[in-house]
Amino acid sequence: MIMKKLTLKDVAKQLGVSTATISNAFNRPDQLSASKRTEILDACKRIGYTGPNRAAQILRKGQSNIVALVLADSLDYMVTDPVANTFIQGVSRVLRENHKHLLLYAGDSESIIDVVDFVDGFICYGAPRNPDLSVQLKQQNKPVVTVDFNLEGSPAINIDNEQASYEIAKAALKPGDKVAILGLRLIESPNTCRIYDSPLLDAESSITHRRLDGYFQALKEVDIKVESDWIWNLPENAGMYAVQAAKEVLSCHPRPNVILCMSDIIALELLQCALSMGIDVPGELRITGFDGIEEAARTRPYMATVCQSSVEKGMQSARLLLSGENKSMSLPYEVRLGETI
Amino acid sequence: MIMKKLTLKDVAKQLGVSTATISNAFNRPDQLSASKRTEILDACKRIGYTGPNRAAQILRKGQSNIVALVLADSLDYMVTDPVANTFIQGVSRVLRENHKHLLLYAGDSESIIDVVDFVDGFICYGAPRNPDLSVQLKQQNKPVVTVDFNLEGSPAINIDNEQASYEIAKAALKPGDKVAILGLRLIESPNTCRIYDSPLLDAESSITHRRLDGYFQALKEVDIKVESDWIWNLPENAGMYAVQAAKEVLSCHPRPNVILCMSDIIALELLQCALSMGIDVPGELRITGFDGIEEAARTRPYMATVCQSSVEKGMQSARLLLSGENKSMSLPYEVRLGETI
DNA sequence: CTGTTAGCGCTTTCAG
DNA sequence: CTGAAAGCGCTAACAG
Repeated sequence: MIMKKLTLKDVAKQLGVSTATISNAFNRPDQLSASKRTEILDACKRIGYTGPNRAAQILRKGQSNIVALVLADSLDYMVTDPVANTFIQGVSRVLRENHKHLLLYAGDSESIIDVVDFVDGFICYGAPRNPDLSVQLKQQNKPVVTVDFNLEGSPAINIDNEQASYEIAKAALKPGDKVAILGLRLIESPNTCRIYDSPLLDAESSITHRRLDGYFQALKEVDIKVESDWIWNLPENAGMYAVQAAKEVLSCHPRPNVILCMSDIIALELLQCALSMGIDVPGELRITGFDGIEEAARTRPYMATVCQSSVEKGMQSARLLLSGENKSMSLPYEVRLGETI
Repeated sequence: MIMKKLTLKDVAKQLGVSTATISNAFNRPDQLSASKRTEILDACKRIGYTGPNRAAQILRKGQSNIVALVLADSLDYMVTDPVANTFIQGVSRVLRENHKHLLLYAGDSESIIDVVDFVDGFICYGAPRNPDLSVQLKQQNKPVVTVDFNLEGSPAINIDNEQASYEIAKAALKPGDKVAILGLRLIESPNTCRIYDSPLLDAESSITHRRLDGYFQALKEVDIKVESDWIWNLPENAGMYAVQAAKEVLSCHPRPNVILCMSDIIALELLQCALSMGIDVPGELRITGFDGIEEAARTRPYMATVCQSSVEKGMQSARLLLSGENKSMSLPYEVRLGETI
């Protein structure tokens, strides 16, 4: 039996009360007697009215209980990235507790106008690939929380990428090492390649440039130079690019004996590649990662890396958004020495 | 400069035309001259009107361009599961092409009434942990596509789990083997445990019971019996439970020399555990997985498993939903023998 | 504590 | 091709 969906008005008529009373029964318990309320709610359940239409509520109240999570790039890349999906996990946990829903939004979308009118706010994870989004986000007035980058006027959540990178590099390096760096989104390029003297992408605000700064600081202290033809750029944190870079760097003559990787995904592919070439790690080659994803603890030898809690980041950013406060915060990290250095 | 958001009415007044004309300029190009249209659109851009309010459009048109992806369990579990997130990747790719947005919905939510009024349809990935959702999904009239399970009246996408499991087990087994099974969601239990004679959960519709059927068929053909105290149940496809089960099964005396795992996550943790105990794989212990996640190809030895394309599944299910057709389909899989059997 | 009413911002017939 | 007007279904102020 298919029947037309009941409206609040229909129900009010059927029960012989006003529409306001029905509405109040669902939304504002304090506006009517408890007995009347349960009476109405029971009657609604009986006749099959599940409550006010959400689309109408969204328009009327200007609130949808939907939070948009703007990811740095297309969902295609982001959703399978263990760092990103652990972050999403954290966000979803807090949203759930607060009866909010999660809309995933790609950072390479054309604009946010598709959703800005109805979502309750934005969590922005990494600088969106399409820079227009940052501008639009600044111009609209729904609350925004940014993570791993900054947007004027909005609270941000970060870790100290520079200091963390400095520490892991410092732990890995010895005087006289031959060092290469496998970096991420350092220059504008759709391909895996060495950076040479390409113009740097977003050099002040991007976290990967902070990591680079940290590496350089450590390198300087042990008096090692890394030329720009020994710094690779990966366009995305994906296995495919990592394999390409790993093969390139491992086939250099002379070969580096330390490789600093800006993510665990990169480091893991490099490790896998090195082992299958019969290279001894860490004897002939030391490797460091970044992020502390789970798989990095499952390899043998297990990875030296910087562990940051993406779950915690996700939870904090969701809490921050829901609280409405404008307080940026820096989260802790932990350097894990592992067996690869 | 913060200003009140413009409405279509405001704009109509400012430009000295009727509201319908503005609306048509944005939504129905055929309803007015091309020149008038561009004139209006330009004017809108100039005065900062980005188009009709989406919340109002949703109410009025009954269409939001949002698709809800109902996952089997809480997002907490699902989003970091490589099988699930590869599926999400496929879905998102197709939605993107069609300018639809993705709302993630937990399968352990109380109900779908929070969103049913405004989403355009549901993709349901695995039987929702809360069985009420299945009922509600059946009762409402937005389009639904199910994946890895069936819902009366809605098209479904599956692979032949029983046949696939039969094949991988058949490849792994030799007469006289001592076999254990690490299963998934076979019984109702929040813990890792042996199933003994607990009542089976959802035995007709669940894919993991189909996998069990496939294993048993293969076992029967080589005349091997597996008692219910050598069948483990994991409540979720998560590393934590897998480690528990791996330790339990590997500390049995006598120890099984073949372990059939219902997912790669389980198989990988088992492998890792076995290797760290000094057990030779596949010499002393053969292992099979299921799913064909990427990490299963990166281990040494690399995993024998059933590869199914979750991306493809995701893409097909999104296409199916958007097409509105009611055609169920079965997708192919591939048995990869690997080095663990 | 209950009922009436004016919109939220838009789309879409229907006359002109 | 354009404009006037009736809602989509609901909420919240206000009067009773």
